[in-house]
Amino acid sequence: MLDNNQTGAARGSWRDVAARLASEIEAGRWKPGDCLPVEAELCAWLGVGRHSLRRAISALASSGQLRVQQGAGTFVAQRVRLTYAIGARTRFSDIVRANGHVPSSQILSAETVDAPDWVATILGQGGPVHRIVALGLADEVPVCLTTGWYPAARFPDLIQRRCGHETISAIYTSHGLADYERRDTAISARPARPHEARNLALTLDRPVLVSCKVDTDRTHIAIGYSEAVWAAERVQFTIANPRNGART
Amino acid sequence: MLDNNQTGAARGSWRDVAARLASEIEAGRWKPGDCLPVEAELCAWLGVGRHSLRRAISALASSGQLRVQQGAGTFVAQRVRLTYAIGARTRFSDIVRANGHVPSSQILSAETVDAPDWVATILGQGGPVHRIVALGLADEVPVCLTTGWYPAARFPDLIQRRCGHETISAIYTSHGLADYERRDTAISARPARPHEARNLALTLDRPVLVSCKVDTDRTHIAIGYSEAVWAAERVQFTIANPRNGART
DNA sequence: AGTCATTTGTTCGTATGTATC
DNA sequence: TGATACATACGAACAAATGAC
Repeated sequence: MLDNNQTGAARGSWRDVAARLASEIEAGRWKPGDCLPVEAELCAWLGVGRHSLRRAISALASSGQLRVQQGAGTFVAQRVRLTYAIGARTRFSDIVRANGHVPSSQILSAETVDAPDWVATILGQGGPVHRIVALGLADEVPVCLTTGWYPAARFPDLIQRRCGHETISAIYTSHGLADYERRDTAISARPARPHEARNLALTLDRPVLVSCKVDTDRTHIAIGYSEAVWAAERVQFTIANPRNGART
Repeated sequence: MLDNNQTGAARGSWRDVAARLASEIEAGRWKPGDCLPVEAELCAWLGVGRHSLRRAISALASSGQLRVQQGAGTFVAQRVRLTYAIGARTRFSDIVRANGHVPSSQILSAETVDAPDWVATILGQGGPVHRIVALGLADEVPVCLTTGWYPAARFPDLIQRRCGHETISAIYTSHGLADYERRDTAISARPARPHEARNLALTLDRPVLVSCKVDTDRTHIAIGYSEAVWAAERVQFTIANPRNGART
């Protein structure tokens, strides 16, 4: 939400309230992770009605400065920002470290299922696939939620090994795919969906970046598809200029 | 906005109203560009208060299905979706045509100003720069808003020629920069800012993709910086795999 | 150019539901 | 279980933007 706010907010309006709260947060009146006073108290302090206060809090939550939790309270959000080189075959943990943060990851689910139609189309084959969902974090702050799809027939031991913290690259390599290629990576952005917002600790309708890529063997047969959803406020992509030859 | 909505909306809630409106739109009760009935009428029709209706409309506007204009009405949004290859030196108009739409563009402003500090830092020099703001459209729907900064000393005639619909590439070329290079392109996403939302016909807090790039001559001196803001819902980027060698 | 009806935007008060602790 | 705190809802009034006359 928020709005055009061209001239300056009228005294007492929700825009003004949002601005006052934002400046208090900016000034450090409450630290990241702190809980704000309850609505009634804030209403009294700011001299506005509950509707205006809630509109203001809603805007700040929507802009990522606050995190609201029903029944618990309203909290000041934490911040992290990574720079991620797309295309380079660098590992998530290395990039996080290079950005000065401590990496970690969680496998949220790993199961073998029948390929949905759209996955079968992308992989060029149906049948059972491994679906692995993982969360990547930097300093304990969730950054990306990755869903990968791999033909079960080609990688029978993939789930076991991935759960043992082996990377997908390593698993490809051990299946004789050291020279696997990558089709074009697609990048788009959209508001976070409910389960993404939950896992990435975002408000709904906060933007996420989505990167989709298909890995292929040397004969251009698809061997894996993955879709990564990134909290847009916590990452920035860079794309090496092909002409500059950033490759080794 | 919106919410977790885990179990399903309670009858009469704004979520239910949003779902009913969305399904009516989906069913084609109102066509893209059409104006919805006024709030009071919709309230009566749906059997809810204005508050709930507005919450529902707000969610649909926020999700890009509706466009609300104070004093005018609430309209069903139009849709466009381009696929844009990052890195390839293709012209905007060619890409739009390749996607089956009719391209057009507007120069919103072109002026020579003193370089702000951050621009001077990027360009590696201060002094006067040309700042050109242009809007790119597909089928009359705005897609991207580009702001470019170029050293005035190096391109004295840039504004005149750009206003005459010459491309930046052509102007570079005529200054003996046919082999100009491009530093890494940075991609990020965030909610639209007020002037961006206005120019791109987006709701505030709708996501935009931002691409930033620095052009350099053969000696790696910066000759231009541009920042393009794209309506995320109307574009998707693709990045050619450097190893596949998609270049000519 | 100005007036006016229309339509959405904002704010208040109040009551009740629901999640968390 | 109860208390706390946020979520949702209705009603009403006025402000601000738009568009037509």
